[in-house]
Amino acid sequence: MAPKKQAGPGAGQAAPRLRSTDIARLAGVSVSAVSLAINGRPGLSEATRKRILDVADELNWRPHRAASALKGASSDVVGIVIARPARTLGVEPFFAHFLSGLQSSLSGQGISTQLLIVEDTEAQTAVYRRWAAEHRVDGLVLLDLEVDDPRPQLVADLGIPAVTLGSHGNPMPLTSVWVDDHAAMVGILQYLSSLGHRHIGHVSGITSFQHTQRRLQAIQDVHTSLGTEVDSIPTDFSDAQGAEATRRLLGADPRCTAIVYDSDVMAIAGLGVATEMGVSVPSDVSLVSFDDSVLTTMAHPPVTALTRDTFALGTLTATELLRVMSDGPNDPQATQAPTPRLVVRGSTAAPPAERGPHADDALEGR
Amino acid sequence: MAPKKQAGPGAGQAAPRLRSTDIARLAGVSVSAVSLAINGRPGLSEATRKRILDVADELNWRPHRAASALKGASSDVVGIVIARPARTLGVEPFFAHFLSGLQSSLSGQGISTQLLIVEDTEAQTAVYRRWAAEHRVDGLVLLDLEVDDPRPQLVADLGIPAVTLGSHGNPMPLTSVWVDDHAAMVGILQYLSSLGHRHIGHVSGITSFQHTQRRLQAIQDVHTSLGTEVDSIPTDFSDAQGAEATRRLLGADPRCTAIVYDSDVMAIAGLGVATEMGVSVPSDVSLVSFDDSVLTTMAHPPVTALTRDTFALGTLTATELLRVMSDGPNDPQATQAPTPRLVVRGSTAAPPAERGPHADDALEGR
DNA sequence: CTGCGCTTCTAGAACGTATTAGTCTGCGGC
DNA sequence: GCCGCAGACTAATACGTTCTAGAAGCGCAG
Repeated sequence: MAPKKQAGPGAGQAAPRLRSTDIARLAGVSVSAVSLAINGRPGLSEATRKRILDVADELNWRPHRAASALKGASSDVVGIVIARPARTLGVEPFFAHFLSGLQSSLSGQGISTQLLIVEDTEAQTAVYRRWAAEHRVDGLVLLDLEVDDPRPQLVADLGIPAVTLGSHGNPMPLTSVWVDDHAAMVGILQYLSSLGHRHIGHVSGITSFQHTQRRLQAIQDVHTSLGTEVDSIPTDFSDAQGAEATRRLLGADPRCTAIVYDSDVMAIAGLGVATEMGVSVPSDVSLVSFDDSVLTTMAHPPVTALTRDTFALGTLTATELLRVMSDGPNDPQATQAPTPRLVVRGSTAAPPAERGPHADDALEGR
Repeated sequence: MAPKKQAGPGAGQAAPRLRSTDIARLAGVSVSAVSLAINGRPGLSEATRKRILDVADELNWRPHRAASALKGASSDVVGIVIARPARTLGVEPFFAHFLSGLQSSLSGQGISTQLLIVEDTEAQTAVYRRWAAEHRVDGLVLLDLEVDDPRPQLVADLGIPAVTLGSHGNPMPLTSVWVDDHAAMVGILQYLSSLGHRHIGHVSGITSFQHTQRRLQAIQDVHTSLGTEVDSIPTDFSDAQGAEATRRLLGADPRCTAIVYDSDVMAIAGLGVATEMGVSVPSDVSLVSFDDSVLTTMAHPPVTALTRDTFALGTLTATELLRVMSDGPNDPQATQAPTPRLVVRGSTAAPPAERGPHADDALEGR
C-alpha cells in the first residue's frame, strides 16, 4: 500500500536468484537433467523433459549466462566500435539505417548488437583487444575503413569472426561487403557529362577513407575519356565543411557548372549555400549527392542522388557475418552489394549557356 | 607464405587462450596474486604487482568476462529494446541522436549499449525477462512508454536498474527523465493564437504513447482560454500517414489556417503535400513541427519547430541511469529535461484574411 | 538365468576467476 | 630467545552451468 520505501538503499532483494539446482529439486530430477531439458539435448523421456521445462517456465528461470559462457557457449552479441565524434553519428542517416538493417537481421537469431563510441582509432583497437580477451562478442562489424587500416589484420589475428564494410583491397584478412564506389562515381560523371557539364566541383569526404579514395580514383580514370575537369575539395563530411567548400567552389572564376557531394548532409548544406548566394539550382549550377535519404528527396528542389538501400546493406552485412560466425575463419570473401542507382531529380540540368559567341559551344566536343 | 588455406574449416586456432594460471606461471606467482594485481586489491608488494601486470599486458590477457561475471562482477552493458518496425528507426533522427548521446556518456565508464529490435511489446517484455534471468545487462533504458505500460513495473520487479524516458505518471516504479510536452504544446498554441490562428490542425503521433496523450491534453486545456479549435488526426508517426493526414486537413472546408505536426518527419511530408496541392506556406497555411532536426532547418521554407538537444537528452538519461545503477533501487525520481524551445522560421505567419464581406473574398476557396 | 544393449537418468569433473582462510617469513618487543 | 604479529603470498573453495562417463532399470535373445 505505502510506496516501497521501507527497503533501505540497495536492499531490493526482489529475486532470490534461482539456480538449476532449484529447478532440479522442484522437478525431482538432477541438475544434469535440467541442463539436457533446457538445451534440447536427447537423452530424456518426453514426460520428464516437459516437467522440467514447465517448472523452469513457471519460475522464469534461465541458465545464468556467465556460467554457460564459461563452458564455451556463444555470447550472442555482435560488436560495433565507432571512432567518430558522437554528435555526428545522429546526423548521418546512413549509420542509423545501416544499424537498423543489421540489427533487424540479427534479432531473428536472438543476437543483439553492442555499440561503443570511442575517441580515436587507437582506442578502437584497444577495445577490439579487450573484447577479444574477455570473449565479449561473437562477431564484429568494422566500419569506416581507412587506407592501410591495421584493424582488419588485427581482428583476424585476434580470431574474432568479422565483416568489414567497404573494403575489398589486397590482401584481405576479413570477409567484406563492399559497394562499387568507382562505378557509381563514373555513373555520376557520365550523366553530368551527357548533360554537357565539363567543369565539375567535387566536395569529397575524408580522404583517408577507402571509399573516398575509390571515388577520387574514378574521377581520374574518366578524366580523359569524358573530358571532365573535376575540382575536389576534401572535407570531414560535416555540413559546416560541406557549406564552406561549396562557398569556395561557387566563388571561383570560372565557376564549375555542377557539384558532386560525397554525402547527402553536405549536399543539402551546399544547396543552402547556393540559395543564399543567389546561385540558382539547377539553372546556374547542378547538384548531385552521392547518398540519398529523406534529406535529398524533401529538399527544394529535390536533389539528384545516388540511391541505395542502406537498410538492405545492413541486412546483407548481417547475413555475411552470420555465415562467418558459423563457418569459422574460412577464406575471406568479398561480397558486392548492389551499386547505387542514380535518381535524377530537380537539382540537375544542362549547364547555363557558355559565355561566348555561340550558345551551342557548350555541346561541342561531345 | 601461401594463403592460410590449408587450415580446414573451423580450424583457425589462432589464439591458444590464455588463463590466469598462465600469467601466474610466467610471473612466478599464484593465480590469487594475479587476481589481486589485476583488480587493484591490496595485499601485494608493488614489485610483484608490477611484474604481474607487465606480463598480463605483454600477452594482452584480461580475465575471462564470463568467469568474472560468475563471481558477481557487473557486465558493463546497458540494454535498450525497441519495439518498432526496424525500417522506421533510421528515419527518425530522434533515435539516432538520443542513442549517440546516451552511448557517448556511457562510453566514459567503459559501458557499452546493447540494442535489440523486436516485433511487439510482448516480445519486448520477454526480452527483459530473459536478460534479467541471464544477468546480461546492468541497466535498461525504456523508450516509447505507453499509457498503462506494464513494462516499468515488470522491470522494477525484475530488479534491474532502469530509467524510463518520458514517463512521470503515478505510480512511478522507475526513475525517469521526462520532457514537459504539455508546456511545449501550450507554447505552440499560444504562439499560433498570438498570430491570429483559431482553427488549427494537429497531425498527432501514436495515441497510446504517453507523450502524445500529454500533448492532446494540453490542446484541451487551452481550448477555452485561447479560443483555439484544434482538429487532431492520429497517425503512426510515418511520413506516409503524415502526408495523408495533411491531405485531409487541407482538403477540409473550412480549412484550418495552421497545422501542428508531432514529428519533424511528418512535418516535412506535410510541407511536401501542401506544395503539391498548391497551398502556399506560410501565406495560406502555417506549419509547426514538434521536433527539430536538419530536416526542418533545411526545408523550403524552413519550418518553425520546437527545438531541443536530443543528444543532451541522451547524456542526461545516461547520467540518471548511472546514478540508479550505482545507488541501487532507491526511490524512483523524475528528472525533468529542459522544455523544448520554439524556433520561429519561415513556415509560420498570420493567417490569411478571413472570408467575409470584404475584398479579400478573392482569396476564398483558393 | 545370464548377459547384452537400449533408454533414462545421475554423479562429478570441468570451465576460469575471485575470495576466504590460511601459511610462511622476518622482525620487534619483552 | 621466544612469542606474536604484520606483510606477502598461496591453497582451496565457490560461482552455476555443461558435459563425460557411467549407473540403474528393463526387455529380450540365447
